[in-house]
Amino acid sequence: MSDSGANTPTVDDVARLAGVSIATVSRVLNGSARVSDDKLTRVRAAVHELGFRPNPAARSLAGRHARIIAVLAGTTSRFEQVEIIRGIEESSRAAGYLMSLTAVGDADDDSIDQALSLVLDQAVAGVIVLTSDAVGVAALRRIPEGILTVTVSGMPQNGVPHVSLDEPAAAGELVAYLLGLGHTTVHCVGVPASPNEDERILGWRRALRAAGAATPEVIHSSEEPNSGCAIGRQLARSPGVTAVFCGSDVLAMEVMHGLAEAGKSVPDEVSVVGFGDHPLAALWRPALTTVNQDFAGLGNRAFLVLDGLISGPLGRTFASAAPALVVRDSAASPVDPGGAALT
Amino acid sequence: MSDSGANTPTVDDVARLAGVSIATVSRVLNGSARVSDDKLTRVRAAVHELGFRPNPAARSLAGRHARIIAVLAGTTSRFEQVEIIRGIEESSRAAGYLMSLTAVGDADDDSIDQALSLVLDQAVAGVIVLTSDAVGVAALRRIPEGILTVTVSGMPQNGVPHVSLDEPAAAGELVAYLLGLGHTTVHCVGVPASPNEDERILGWRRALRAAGAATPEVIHSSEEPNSGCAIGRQLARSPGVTAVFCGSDVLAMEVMHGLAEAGKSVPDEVSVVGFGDHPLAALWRPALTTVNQDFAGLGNRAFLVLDGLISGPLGRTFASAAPALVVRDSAASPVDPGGAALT
DNA sequence: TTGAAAGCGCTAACAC
DNA sequence: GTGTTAGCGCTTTCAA
Repeated sequence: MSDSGANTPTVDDVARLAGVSIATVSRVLNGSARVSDDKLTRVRAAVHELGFRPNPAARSLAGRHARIIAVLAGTTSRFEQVEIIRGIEESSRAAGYLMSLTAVGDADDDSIDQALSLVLDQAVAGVIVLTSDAVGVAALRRIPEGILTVTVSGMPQNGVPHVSLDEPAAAGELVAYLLGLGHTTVHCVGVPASPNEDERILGWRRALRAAGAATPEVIHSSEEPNSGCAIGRQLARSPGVTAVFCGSDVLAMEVMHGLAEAGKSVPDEVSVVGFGDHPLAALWRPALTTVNQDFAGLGNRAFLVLDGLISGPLGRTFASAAPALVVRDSAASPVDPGGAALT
Repeated sequence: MSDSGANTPTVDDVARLAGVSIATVSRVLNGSARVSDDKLTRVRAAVHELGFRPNPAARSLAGRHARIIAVLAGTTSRFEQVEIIRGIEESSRAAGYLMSLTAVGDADDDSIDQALSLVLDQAVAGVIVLTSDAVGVAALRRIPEGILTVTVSGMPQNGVPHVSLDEPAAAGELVAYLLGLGHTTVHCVGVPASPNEDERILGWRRALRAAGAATPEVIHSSEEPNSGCAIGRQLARSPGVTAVFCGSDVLAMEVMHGLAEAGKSVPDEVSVVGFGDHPLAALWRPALTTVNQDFAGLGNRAFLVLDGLISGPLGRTFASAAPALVVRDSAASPVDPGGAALT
């Protein structure tokens, strides 16, 4: 029964050592009310001497809300997701929240519920779901009512606060650039992500329509590691393909690899552009023309929106950085029928 | 005072609805003792009907240990770290632990303490520190006594349980391969990571010594995004450089880029090998010869060791997968002085 | 097998 | 300003 000192100290120990009541200790801990300088110092000294740390469970039981936010994602290791998560972590750390990260293995209910129960069993202040892939979207649907939630990336899901980059605009810029180079149309290779059309494809389609250009069938890559390579080889065989817009930089690299395997040269015979400005895009040969997206900034905003929800119902929205076209070497003017490049 | 139903249900609500005591509810919740089939069913029904979830704070206050493990890291977005973290998350999820992730901004005490207090304020069961960079190592030093800790990657730190891959062996294989190709020595470009020598450099040095080859001065890359490019250009100017071992695949790509800028061709004039088998290594031109490392598996083991620490003092160790050399196209036999390749 | 009751360590009224 | 006290929602003896 006697707190002889072996175990972790409690407020009682601190109070006793400082010669004050536990309420006073609590007050200095939270700065919630005026405390005389004298006792303030004594409490602080006692806290320090004991190496006291308030028990978080007791704290949140007594009313303070949890300082953990959870992020849920299907994939956590692709460039985009990594950056978004990094952004979330950065902002939540700055705001004094611990970020938890849980991957959802599969889109089936069991995997989702298992991942979800981990989160729900931990008194989190709110959750951010990465809805850039089907698994994330599926997970979102099983989050019970009453859990503060925001989604990030991908399409907005009915009613849930959502933050995203202007991907249609970014994709549109790329397509417009390609069209401006003289290509009559632009083919599209999409990331597997979306069950329905994703925003990048949307932007590609809109830009093509706006220019009155034909909209070829979208080719979808699969989850397989290098599925873009086969697509590249296939594209090499299709006549009339002079420009290809890919749903991500890595996908563009795979497509270029496949094109090269089939003997097509980029950008001389086929122009290829990516999406996202991957760190290796500039080192790629030929250096990849793409559009820069501030994924980490997107993560920052996702947290900020959630934090707004936690603090109160002030639904702030945040402006996103405009997409920046990064022109490098993987796109050029098409070769004219006669054989010579236009430029 | 009356729990009319608006708020989240408690054990009391469940007990009342099921017509049993709260103790019985707790028993079925934890399966801690025999409960008659009749009451068991009624309680389960009540739990289900109310959508009851035990309050985690109350639970851990009442004695159950936290089900959160924290991971602390300097960098969280490089391939290696991303994979290690993915591995940790995977294993901890399987074991019913939520994983929190916090990046440590800088190596200064303030950044570290800020990151640490986030973790320490949350009743975590244990922490895993990624000591592959200087920031991680610095953070480790400030973790207070009594916090279950394991380090992963990088050099073992005095007394702290540590798991890592056999990086010296992996580096050695690469060097031996290069030497076997006919190179008289192998130059080395190290990742900035370590204040002191890292294990990859160690393996490189040992292998060279074992073969009786000269050990050139190690060139260190910096934290700057493409610092390896400049090193590549520099290497191109240095006569006698025929083979280069790089501390990571991305670094190897940068070095190759610099070499190419300076007009050197890989592997004809200079052989370059990386470390880690990055997903893009196979797509790179020329495809990168490297050594595969199971970083995600390393993360799995890190969690398992921590879990062992949590469950009891049974200091299990886990065997690591043997490094696998991945021979691709970026290394070849050196050109002999006369100008013709040996092979 | 079951219920009553005593806390877990803290915060927040409420008195003084 | 400061102390006393009543919980927060659970788990767990201890009796019955």
